[in-house]
Amino acid sequence: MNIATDTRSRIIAAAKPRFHSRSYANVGIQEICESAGVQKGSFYHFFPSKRDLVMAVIDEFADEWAHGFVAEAFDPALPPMERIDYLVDAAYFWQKSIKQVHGRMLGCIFGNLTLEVSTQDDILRAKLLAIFSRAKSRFKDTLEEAVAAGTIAPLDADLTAEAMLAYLEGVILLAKSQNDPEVIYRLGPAIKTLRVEAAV
Amino acid sequence: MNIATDTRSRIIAAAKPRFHSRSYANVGIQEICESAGVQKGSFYHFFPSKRDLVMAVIDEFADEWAHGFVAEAFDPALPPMERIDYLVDAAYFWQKSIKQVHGRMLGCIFGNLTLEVSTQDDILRAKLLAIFSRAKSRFKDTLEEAVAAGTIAPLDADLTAEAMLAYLEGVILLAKSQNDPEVIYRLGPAIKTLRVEAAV
DNA sequence: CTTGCATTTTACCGAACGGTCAACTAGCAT
DNA sequence: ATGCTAGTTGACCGTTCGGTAAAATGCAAG
Repeated sequence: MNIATDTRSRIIAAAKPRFHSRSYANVGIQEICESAGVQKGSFYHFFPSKRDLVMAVIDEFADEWAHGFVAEAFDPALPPMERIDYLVDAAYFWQKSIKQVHGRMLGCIFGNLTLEVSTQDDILRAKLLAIFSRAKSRFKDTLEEAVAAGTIAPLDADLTAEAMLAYLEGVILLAKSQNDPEVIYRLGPAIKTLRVEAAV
Repeated sequence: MNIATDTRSRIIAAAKPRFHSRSYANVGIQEICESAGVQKGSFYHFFPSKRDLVMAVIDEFADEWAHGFVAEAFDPALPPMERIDYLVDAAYFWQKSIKQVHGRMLGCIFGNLTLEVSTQDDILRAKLLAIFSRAKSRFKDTLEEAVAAGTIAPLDADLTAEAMLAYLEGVILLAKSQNDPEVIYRLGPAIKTLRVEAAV
C-alpha cells in the first residue's frame, strides 16, 4: 500500500459519506481535507478539481454495490424474478441500517447527484447516466430470462427494465422525503407489477 | 397591486427558474437580487432567510400546478384512469416545452429539492412532504373512484397511489439523467400497471 | 552523493456566500 | 406639520468557496 494511494483513498473515504448525506454543493474541499488530515495543496495533487473527486466517489459507490448487493441479487442461481425482490430488499436494508447509524435516510447517491448536478455539468450527468444504464441492463437481462423461463408473460424487456429502475429511484425518493426506509418496504414489492407490453 | 408586494413577487419570479434549473445551494441571494433589481437589504425585509424564499417558491410552483395541469387532469368529468394518463401527459409536455426553451430538462422541482435538502433541513423536508402528500391523495381518490366504477379491480388505493407518485418522480429523474423528456413519454403510461393488492 | 520525481506544506488568490445594520425615503393618518 | 411605518438603499460583517503557486520534503535510482 503506497503512501500516495493512501492519501488519495483517505480523501475519498472522507468525501463519500459527506456527499451521500448532504449534497455536492454543500460539501467543501476544505472540510474534506480537514477530515482526511490532508492539506488542500495535497488534495489538488491527486484531484484536478472537485468534480474529479465526486467522480471517484461515484465509482467507489458503484463498485461497492456491484460487488456487494448487486452481485448477490443477480445471482444466476436465483429464480429471475426473485433477484428483483432481492435487490429491493437490499435497498431497504441498506437504507434502514444507514438510518440506524446516521439518524437519517440518505437515499441513493446516484439519484441525489443526478437531480442536483445534471443540469449544470454534462460530464457528471454522463457518468451517472452510465451507472443507470448498467443497472437497467441487469434488470433487462433478468426480465428476458424470466420470459424465456415462462415465469412472466412476454413484454418489452428494455422499457420494463427502465420502468423498474425508475420506480426504485422514485420509491427511494419518497422514502427520503419521509425520512423513513419503511416506505421502501411497503412500496418496493410492487415493482414486479410494472409492465410495458411488447410492441407488435 | 401594492408596490411592496410587487418587489416581493419580483424576487420570487427571479428565484423560481433559478432554483428549478440549478439547485438550492447553487443559487445565491445576491444573484436573485440583481436579477430582480432589488437590493439585498430589501430582500431581507421580505424574507427572513433564504429558506423562507425557497418555501415561497415551492408554494408558487404548487399553486401553479394545482390550478393548471392538476386541475385539468383530475377533472371529475374524465373517466378516473384517464385522469392519470392526463397528468403523465402534462408532465411530459411541460418538461418538453421547458427543454425547448431552456435547452435542458429540469425535472420536478419538488423532487429536486427533496433529494438535495431533506437531510439538512427538516422544515423544508416537511414542506415538500406535504406537497407529495397532497399529490398522493389525488391519486388515491382517483383510484378509489375507478374501483367503485369497476374500471379496475379492487386494490390498496393508498399504497398504489403512493407507488404511482413514486413512479412518476422516478421517471422524471431518469428523464433528467438523459436530458430527454421522451423518456416520460415512453415510460409514463406504464404507471397504470402498478398495483398494490388490498390486504385481506 | 546527486539528480529527479512524487508528495506535501503553507500561504495565498479573488469571488461569492448568507446575513446585518443604520441611514434614508415616501406615503399616509392624525 | 408632524410623527409613524413600510419600504429601500448601500455599505459592511466574517466566513467559506474552489483553486493556485512556490517552496520544502522524502525517497529511490543512477
